[in-house]
Amino acid sequence: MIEKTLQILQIDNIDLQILSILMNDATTPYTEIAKELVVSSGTVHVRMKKLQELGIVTGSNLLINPQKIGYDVCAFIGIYLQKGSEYHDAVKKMQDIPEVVELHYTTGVYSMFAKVVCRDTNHLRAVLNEKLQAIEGIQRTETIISLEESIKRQISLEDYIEAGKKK
Amino acid sequence: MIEKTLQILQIDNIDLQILSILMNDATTPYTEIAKELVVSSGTVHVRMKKLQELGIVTGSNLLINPQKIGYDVCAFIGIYLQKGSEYHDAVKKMQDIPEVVELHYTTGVYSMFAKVVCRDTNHLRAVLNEKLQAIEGIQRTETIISLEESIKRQISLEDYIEAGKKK
DNA sequence: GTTGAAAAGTGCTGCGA
DNA sequence: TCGCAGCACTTTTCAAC
Repeated sequence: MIEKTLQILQIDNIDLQILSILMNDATTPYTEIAKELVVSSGTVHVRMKKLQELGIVTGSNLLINPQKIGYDVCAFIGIYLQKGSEYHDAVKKMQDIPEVVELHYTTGVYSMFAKVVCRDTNHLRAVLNEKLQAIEGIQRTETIISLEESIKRQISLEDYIEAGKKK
Repeated sequence: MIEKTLQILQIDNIDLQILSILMNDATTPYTEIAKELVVSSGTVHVRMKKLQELGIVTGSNLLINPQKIGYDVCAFIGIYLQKGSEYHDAVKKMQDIPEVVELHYTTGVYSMFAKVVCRDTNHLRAVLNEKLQAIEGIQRTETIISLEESIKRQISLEDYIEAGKKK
């Protein structure tokens, strides 16, 4: 089943290994990747261009430690909407709240589920009371505060790479 | 209060603006940043080195679209542990489950809260039944499936940059 | 701490296989 | 389609301010 996906996507093991390396460090020089995979740097370049055109690679970003710049509080907020249909309006308003770093439309008890990053608990309270509760259609929220983020990573491509090797 | 944080961290507006640019695209050349901020590329280089040494910048990664490589299902899992003290053992075992991309130790009804990315609902079920439930100490889980990720971004440094300007 | 330029290394492109 | 080689650009360093 994994092999099938790879065929549909038209990507092979070299593509996957390039992705795997760059997902850990987007600044890895192409020459170094080329050396590791025993291909030319031109090949790495062509593959990356293809992956970008296919929309698999969407960009790159710098990872910063939010705590080190004074953003100490991370929380998840379950949001109850008065009607599910109000979701798209609510999304637009949530866009304007910079503290909201993720927003999902979900199954289960909540209509929406947000991840927010704040400086401290006061800041969190301000976001909840002044920003979120002010949005029309939001009925009620439930907050889960993260005391420690123990794992933070991207999905692994190992399974795919293994599957590709067997083929 | 924001100004205070900046002083403690020993970072100024130039640092913040460099971060802000690179957070959106980690591959932006230093020369281009230098032009935009009207400083030399050497300065940008020195600042970035400092930010890395301070632990503010922790790395960079390539953003990929999980759906494009067949990872269609994103879910949040609230986990009840038999005892809260079992958290650190559970974390170690969760590390070995590649589908778990985030793990938090939380307040509220759940002991732990995880974000998982799977290929499809079957895959998610396999992770829940075969991997998570097999971990000793995990009593029960509650799953929230994300039907749509409407917002996905990093924290904004705009507030800090504004505060720095006023000063 | 910043600058500007020089040296080293990397990214990109076209040609050949 | 892939690999090789050359040019342009970027990174990095360093002496001078």
